Amino acid sequence: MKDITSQQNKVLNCIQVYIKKTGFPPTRADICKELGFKSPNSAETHLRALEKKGFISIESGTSRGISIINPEIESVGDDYPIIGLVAAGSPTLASENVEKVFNCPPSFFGSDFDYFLRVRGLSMKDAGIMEDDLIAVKKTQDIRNGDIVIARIDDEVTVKYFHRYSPKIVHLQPANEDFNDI
Amino acid sequence: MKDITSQQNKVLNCIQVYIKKTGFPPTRADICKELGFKSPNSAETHLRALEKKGFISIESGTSRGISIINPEIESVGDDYPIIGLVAAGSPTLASENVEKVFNCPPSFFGSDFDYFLRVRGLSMKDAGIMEDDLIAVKKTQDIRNGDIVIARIDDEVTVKYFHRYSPKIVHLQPANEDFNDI
DNA sequence: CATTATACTGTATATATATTCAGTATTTAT
DNA sequence: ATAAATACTGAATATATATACAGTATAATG
Repeated sequence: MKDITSQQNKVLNCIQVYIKKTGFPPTRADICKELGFKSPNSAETHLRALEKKGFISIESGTSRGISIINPEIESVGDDYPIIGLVAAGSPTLASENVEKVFNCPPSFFGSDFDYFLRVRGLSMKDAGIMEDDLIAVKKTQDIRNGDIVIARIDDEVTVKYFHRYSPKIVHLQPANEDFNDI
Repeated sequence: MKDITSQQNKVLNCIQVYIKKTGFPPTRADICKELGFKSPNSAETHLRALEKKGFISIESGTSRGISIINPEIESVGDDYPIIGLVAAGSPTLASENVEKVFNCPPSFFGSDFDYFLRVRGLSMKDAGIMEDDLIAVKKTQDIRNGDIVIARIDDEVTVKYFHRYSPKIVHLQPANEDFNDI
């Protein structure tokens, strides 16, 4: 993918915003109106440049025949499954538990993660995790004191602060004053 | 939502498939070609019926001005523009300020929102909002005390807690002990 | 230094497209 | 029984739109 100039990037953004707002691509005149150009040929030449560089495709002889070639969906984002908190057993990536899959840039949450988990209950209320929130979960063996973990106790899956006091004694603390420690 | 007839459903599907394939909605003639109609008015009347029943909206006088109203989108999310904090003036959806557009399910943040804003500075550090974070912003007139708001003071745009003590006195409090209230 | 790419204004035009009007026929409500 | 909605064909037309042509100017490139 070749370099994009500042102006061409504005045009590309303009097209995407226009599609989001209206549901269909803009005309040359629409782009001019949005970006303050006074000649439709200004938009035309930018569109040609964007097509040449592979950012859009233009259907010749077709009104509003602009389509975005590499939407963020393919280029930046990955697919992450959303998993409901199951009553029994640990949450797995098995398809049965997947609510749906959605696309999100990996960088969006700072660090990488494996899947999303939907929260039931309010035990982590004071940490800003509410009912029906989605939390980004990373599978790891590397647990540190103070981390927030997904814990399975018998058949119940919960979200708790993690504190290990000795190799065999683990303290799970909910972030809600109404709940007791375990 | 009223009932849809078999033929109207075919037209609706045709539109969705066409958009998925090409990136833009079909013309009346395109629909005729797809479904074997011989008069553009066949498509026209179906479109009017679909509009009347609330399945689509039609932009008058606009080529390909069809948009699906309640998209049963298998496509995962909507596109949201990311807007950089501009030095002067309020952040707007004007294309000049859009960094890029990315795709995210509307339900992901619990409530709906309009766009993302990139954070500069650390004034909201203690609320978990850090430099370069993206925050989901909703444009509204309905502001309550304790809400986090985007405030424009002279030419500076900042993120603060909002507290209104009297109709003319507003208290803007940063969530970082190192900063002073305004 | 010539060439190419970028970034525009301004005008013109062929055609792509929405949209109206005139019909025909069948089915569904009131 | 009469109106209204559905489901089309076929033709006509105003205009929305892409696109070519003629310029101007600046920056980058080789």
